Amino acid sequence: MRKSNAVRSLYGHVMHELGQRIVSGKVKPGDVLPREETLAESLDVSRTALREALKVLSAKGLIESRTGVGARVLEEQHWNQLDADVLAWRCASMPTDDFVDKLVEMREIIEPAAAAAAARRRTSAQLAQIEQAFRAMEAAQTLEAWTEADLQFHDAVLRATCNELLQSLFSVVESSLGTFFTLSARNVSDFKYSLPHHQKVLDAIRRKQPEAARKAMLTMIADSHASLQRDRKRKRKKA
Amino acid sequence: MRKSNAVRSLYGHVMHELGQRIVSGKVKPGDVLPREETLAESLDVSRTALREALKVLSAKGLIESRTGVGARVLEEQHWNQLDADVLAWRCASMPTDDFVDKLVEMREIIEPAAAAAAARRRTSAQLAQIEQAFRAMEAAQTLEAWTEADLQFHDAVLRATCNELLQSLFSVVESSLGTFFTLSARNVSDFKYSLPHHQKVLDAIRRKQPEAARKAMLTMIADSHASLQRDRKRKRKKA
DNA sequence: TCGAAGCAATTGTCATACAAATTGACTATA
DNA sequence: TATAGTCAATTTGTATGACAATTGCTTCGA
Repeated sequence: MRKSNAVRSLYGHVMHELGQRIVSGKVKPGDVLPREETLAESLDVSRTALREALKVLSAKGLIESRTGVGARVLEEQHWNQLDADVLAWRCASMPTDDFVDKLVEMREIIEPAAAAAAARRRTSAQLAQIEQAFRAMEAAQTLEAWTEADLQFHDAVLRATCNELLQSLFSVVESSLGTFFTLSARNVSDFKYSLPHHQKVLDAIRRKQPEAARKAMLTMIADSHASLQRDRKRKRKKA
Repeated sequence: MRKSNAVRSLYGHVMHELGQRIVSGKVKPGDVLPREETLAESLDVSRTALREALKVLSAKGLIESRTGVGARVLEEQHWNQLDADVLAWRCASMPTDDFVDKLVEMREIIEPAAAAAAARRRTSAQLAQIEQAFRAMEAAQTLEAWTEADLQFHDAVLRATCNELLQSLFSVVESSLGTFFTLSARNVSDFKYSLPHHQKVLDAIRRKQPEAARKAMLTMIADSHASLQRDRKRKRKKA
């Protein structure tokens, strides 16, 4: 969905590497990173590139650099938890039940309210975008096409709220759905059972019925959460 | 509340300056910034410092640098709207009614849900922190002491949810309350009328009554929103 | 008219040097 | 001995200059 800035640039690779080390817990809050010259050498980049990576990590609240002391890893409470990179790193390294539950809680707070707001304020163009995403979900033949369309559906709903602050929370939905798909490795038909839920949300937004939209969205999320928890029990039985 | 990293460092000043230019609309999405060498000279810093500022702005989604082309200002939809700096810049440059309403909408979504979650899961230590903030509000003699205590109250509630993703939304509350205080220039006693509201939230969380906590928090926010709108009308009459 | 090669402009990366801040040890002094 | 002050070592902060890599435009040729 989004262009990962770590794909191309050198500094991006460094940021990604260090970010993952921190978020995954390889280096813990309170730890001090090696001095820049050493770290740059061990990562095989110049000090310039390393410093740009450190600056961005500092902006994300993961570290704090102080002259004469070094770069210290900050406590988790300072982390920019809603940052798309930080979320992605957490999902990649620790999709524990606990964290997934927190993601779901966020969705249960955000998305029903967003659906209600969308039902109130959506323009016809915004409605069209939601409908387009829905049709793409109907037509999806592969799991990839489905996830893509699913994300577009939820993004379109957030955009239809006409509140860009709400829209910025899309990163949470993205991470949540992403881990959901990886945790429960199934095929397309298994997912299409949620089409009726999406249909209800779409209809309510089309008819401008806020409360119906809120309810439908909440049901959808609760439902997918429940199915995820069933999967957990199944896995535990196996183990 | 938070240490502004722009106070000390040189690169911080540059980031702040450029960030404000973008968010305030001095340079618009689609515009291309002057080349780094020129821009560095006009800001009276080295290219090194400028580049570190640009990297951070890029991480906040405000610009995108491309080799051979330059740094282009991105559309608002790409901005990291929940980033504390971006919020602060928006509040500083355009506390329009429209934007304040969006902030309030966010609070109405986040905080009642957070209060409910806190009522369910708070530890006794977390409850103590909320109580401490409440007592500080009672004892506040100056407007500064009041705002400080008020922020601590809402922060403590978010922390008591035991969901660090929710806690990261504190920047929204901070910005919202901040603009609220600047828009309605009053004295302490004018604010203390909201003490009973806070009391109700505190009591509900203490007694572990989620729905009561949700309701009390929603009432509090709606109430302060209403008083803000009264102020608006008054101002328009004057003008 | 169209395509390819070359050219100019700009960011990306590197290396080096020095300034500024912090820490801790050492020393002088009461 | 205790204490304040000074100094030196360490590390990040900033500046400078150089070159590589990429992009967009121009120009030349078929």
